[in-house]
Amino acid sequence: MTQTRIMLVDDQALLRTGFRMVLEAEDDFTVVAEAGGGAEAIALAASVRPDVILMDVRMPGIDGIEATRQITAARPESRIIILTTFDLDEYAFGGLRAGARGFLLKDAQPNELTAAIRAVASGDASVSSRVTRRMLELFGSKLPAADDDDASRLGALTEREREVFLAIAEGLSNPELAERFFLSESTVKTHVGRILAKLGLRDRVHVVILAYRLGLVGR
Amino acid sequence: MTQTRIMLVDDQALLRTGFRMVLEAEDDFTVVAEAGGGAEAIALAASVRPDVILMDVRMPGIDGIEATRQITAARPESRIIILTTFDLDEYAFGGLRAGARGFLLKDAQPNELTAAIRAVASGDASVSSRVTRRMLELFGSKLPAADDDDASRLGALTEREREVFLAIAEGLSNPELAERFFLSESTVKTHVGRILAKLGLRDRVHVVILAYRLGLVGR
DNA sequence: CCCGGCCTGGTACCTGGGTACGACGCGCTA
DNA sequence: TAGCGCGTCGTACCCAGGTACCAGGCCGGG
Repeated sequence: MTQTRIMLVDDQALLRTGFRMVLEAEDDFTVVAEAGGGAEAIALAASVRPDVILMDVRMPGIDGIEATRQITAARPESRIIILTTFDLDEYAFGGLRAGARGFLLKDAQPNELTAAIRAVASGDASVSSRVTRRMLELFGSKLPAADDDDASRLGALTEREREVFLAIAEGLSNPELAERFFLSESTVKTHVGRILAKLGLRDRVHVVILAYRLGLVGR
Repeated sequence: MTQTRIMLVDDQALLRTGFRMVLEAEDDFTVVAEAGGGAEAIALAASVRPDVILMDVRMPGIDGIEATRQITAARPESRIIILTTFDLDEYAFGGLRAGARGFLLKDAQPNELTAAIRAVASGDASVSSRVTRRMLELFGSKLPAADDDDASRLGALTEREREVFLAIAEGLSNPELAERFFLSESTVKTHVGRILAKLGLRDRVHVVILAYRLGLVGR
């Protein structure tokens, strides 16, 4: 059986090498390219023609969604798996709409990862079960009243970040956040930036949308 | 019976004169001051000491909420009625929290207006019935499934603005709005600005919140 | 004991978004 | 015919917000 040629796309080199190590441990996988940004990914996809692309959502410049759109348009043979830290965000769903075949969390177990890659490589689609569950909850007819440990779904966030997240969802500006939490605006910006990065969101507007969609605010 | 001394606060001079004409037609009302901004309002409230203040929410500089807060703090004898174009926004509720005694829509009938002023002048509170209804819907235990002409609640907005409003609530940026509606970014900005002004909202973040609160988006 | 995560803060920079104008064409109505 | 509302577009300005990068303090675990 021939090897599955994989490309990694993520702006964090560290994460790429982590994934590379996991993947290279499998003898039917070979990592043929790494890209640190969307533009690079598009170029490499065209030249090295990988079978499977693991695509981060959030990157400087061209983001993972747009890159997915362009790559699938130009070369549908490359199966793309969207990677995200969080299990639900607009970008990610946009990614599926953009032609991605899979959807995985970055904290997935190695066997989940390899299974997903083999699945999409063989033509199937693979979506993280947690995501599937979320999708059903969100787009199904009835969403069960959010249990109050629902905030724990924001597992990627630290305690402080969770607080800030919720406050952003209330519509507070950065100065207002600083006032509420007795922080400098610098610190607030640091928190906000980290929240956006971890959840793969573009700006505070999307934070609000996510919070409402998850039922974390507004009754 | 002595006259009720009224101050008008709104950045639109036209609207002020309109209200003034309505109010002066009542022989127990007299308009003793007009202010075009929050700072002016605070100063005038202290010097002319009106009985009732009709306060617009959205103004350049110090907004109506902050002005309300400061005036009620300094001089609780002045009863403040919040005026808004729309029947529900964060600022308005903030106004009630800030110490306002009434809440009225700018398109209220003259008799509603005069009744509200007499009510607050005599010590009662007066809240527009539409607002009351909204509050009950929003903060009551159960909100009736939004009837699909619910968007019509955005009566102040034109058709185009309504479309843009909903798209903003989806999280679209200005360039994205321009693309979706085949408009220039300039036009988009014009629409967005008008929407914010009409609804008395600060920025697009609050648009999203309002839309979700009203159940206009995201099921 | 040191290391790493977390929270905090700062500086510098740049872009998106919001504001304030003014302008033009269209269609409707007084 | 003269408005007026609406939608469109432009230019110019300013600031909030987001990004990048660095750094110190605290705490808990290896």
